[in-house]
Amino acid sequence: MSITELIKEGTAKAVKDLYDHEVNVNDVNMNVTRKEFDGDYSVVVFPYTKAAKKKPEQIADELGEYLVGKYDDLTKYNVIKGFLNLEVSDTYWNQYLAKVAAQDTLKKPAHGEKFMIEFSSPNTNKPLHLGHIRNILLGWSCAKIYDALGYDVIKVQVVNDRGIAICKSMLAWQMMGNGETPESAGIKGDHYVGKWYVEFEKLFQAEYQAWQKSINGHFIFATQKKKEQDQKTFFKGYKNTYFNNSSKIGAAAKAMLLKWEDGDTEVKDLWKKMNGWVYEGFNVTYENLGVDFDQLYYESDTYLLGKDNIEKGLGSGIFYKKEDNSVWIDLEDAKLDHKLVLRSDGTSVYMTQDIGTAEKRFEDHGAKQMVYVVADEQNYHFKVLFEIMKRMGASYAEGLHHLSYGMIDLTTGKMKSREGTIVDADDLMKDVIDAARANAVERGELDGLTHEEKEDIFRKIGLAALKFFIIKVNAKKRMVFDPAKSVDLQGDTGPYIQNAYVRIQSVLRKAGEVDTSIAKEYKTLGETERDLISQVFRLDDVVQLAADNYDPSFIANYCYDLAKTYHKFYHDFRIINAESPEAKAFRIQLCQVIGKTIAFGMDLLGIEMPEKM
RNA sequence: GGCUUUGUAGCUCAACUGGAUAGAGCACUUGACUACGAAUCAAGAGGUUGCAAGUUCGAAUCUUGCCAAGGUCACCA
Repeated sequence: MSITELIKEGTAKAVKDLYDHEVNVNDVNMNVTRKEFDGDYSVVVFPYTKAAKKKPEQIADELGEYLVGKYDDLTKYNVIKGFLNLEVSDTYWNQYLAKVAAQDTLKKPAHGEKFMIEFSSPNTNKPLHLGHIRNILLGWSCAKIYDALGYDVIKVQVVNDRGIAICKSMLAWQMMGNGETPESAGIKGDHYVGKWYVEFEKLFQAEYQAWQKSINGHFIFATQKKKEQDQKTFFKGYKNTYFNNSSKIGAAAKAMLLKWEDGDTEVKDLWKKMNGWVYEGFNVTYENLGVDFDQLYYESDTYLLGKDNIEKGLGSGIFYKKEDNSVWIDLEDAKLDHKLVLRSDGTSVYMTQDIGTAEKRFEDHGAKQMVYVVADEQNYHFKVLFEIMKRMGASYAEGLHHLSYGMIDLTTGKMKSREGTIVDADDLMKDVIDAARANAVERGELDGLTHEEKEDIFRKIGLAALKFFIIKVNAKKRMVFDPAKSVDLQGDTGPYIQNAYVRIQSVLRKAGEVDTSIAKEYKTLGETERDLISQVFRLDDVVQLAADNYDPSFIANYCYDLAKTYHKFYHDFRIINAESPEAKAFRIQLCQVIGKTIAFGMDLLGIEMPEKM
């Protein structure tokens, strides 16, 4: 039994014995003792005042007396207000440290339960940007966390490879590309295709602007504007209607999409070629970011799925049909209104596809848990989707989860493609690595290493700064991204934690072979030493908490706290020249365990540790 | 307007899910490198947790009402 379980169980037993009152072990209110007080764990005794009919201080005193008298692992207690502070024995901590030191992995054993997680989900008409990075880091980290808990994790990427957007790029390239390729242009494939998407938008805007000044444009504005609406706002809102109804270039793009749907070979070939360029580019980005996927689903394969499910649901009365043949679901009793699932012409919508894809994924892998990492603008969509799956009787409906995260704002405002304020993923990674390189070169700790070794370290440091900066923020919160701060290397940052790890490796290298078997003879643990072990003890809880909440930020903050305590320990205690052989053995073992724990925790965030920096 | 999320130090974030005097980093002021790496440590200053009620022994956290910001209310994806 672990020390926290022991305290909870002991407290429940004590309350029963002393006051004849039943307490559920899990209801015992206990937390880590605050820094300013003595002790390791604190039990809150207020809840027992009624049953005991005594003052909190007296209850705490009696419970403390009981616990310390009964359990050897608890050595001392003190009472402040209604809080019972308990001190854990040095022996317990020492044995716990030795136990962790002996483990070759901190992962939980595999139990075979499947966990599927979808993240990234890019469109193929544009390169990845900062928003994707947050998405990818969250998805990747959650996958790692569930893997560490013993799940069989399946990482999925859904590629939105079809639709009007990619047709725009294709059309622009066809019109103006003259057979150019990313290679001949010297541009990364995804950026290259993105360039043509922008070219299309330019053409369209030029056409749209001209139209606005034409007689037709004036007529539409005069007849359709809402009162008090100025020309600019009106035409902003009218853009899609114009694209669909009046635009020549829009008509051409739509014609291309229709050809694509008809399986026109010329269009399909072009589509394959340009998507191929994009995938090459994406793969480079993913590799630089250090992530990969187990399975890819292409929307071009799945966009027709779901219709059968709708048919089936119509039969069983889950959906209903309107006079115009469109199919709907009534979710008013779940406070979700009515939702269209099939158009009047029988074609599917986004929701239809998602229903079909969910079914297909379950058929393919049988994962009872499926997580979608998607920005919070789609909260409503997923509420509806999950409700529909439940009503359709999907066996896995309870295991569906939307990992919703807030969008990223820049210090200068929102990211908007129209205003050119998109932060490109490739540029960003290059910038952080450059910053790390500049800093490390100035420091000069890496002299003597080869060029490749150095570059590898710069990459690890730069990415650690970027990744940690993003992932330390609670996932569901909107966050502000300041490029200057994302390359910070001091304070609450990835490199700060890496530095703790590097110091540990440096000490261990210098110490050489040390016999740690006498570590248990060390009986006078200092406060910071106890803190470190009790923090290592917390790891399991933190990982579980992060998993339950689908939020890696818990682990990021934990790693920072641990590194901070280690830095303090490093400053306050001599390790290699410790006051006694036992103390040295103990501290070396402590360094090993902290190093292992930091590396483990950071790996769950997708952050690598360098040996030197 | 309906539904929904978020308001914590100048800035960026925490607060172990209702517990003790709300904590970190950055920026600012100061001290510590001839002891294992100063990307470090130590200290100072910085707060009416948007506002107001309520529940509770106890509220940043729960409830309600305001205020502010974001999202969403497409036969788009």
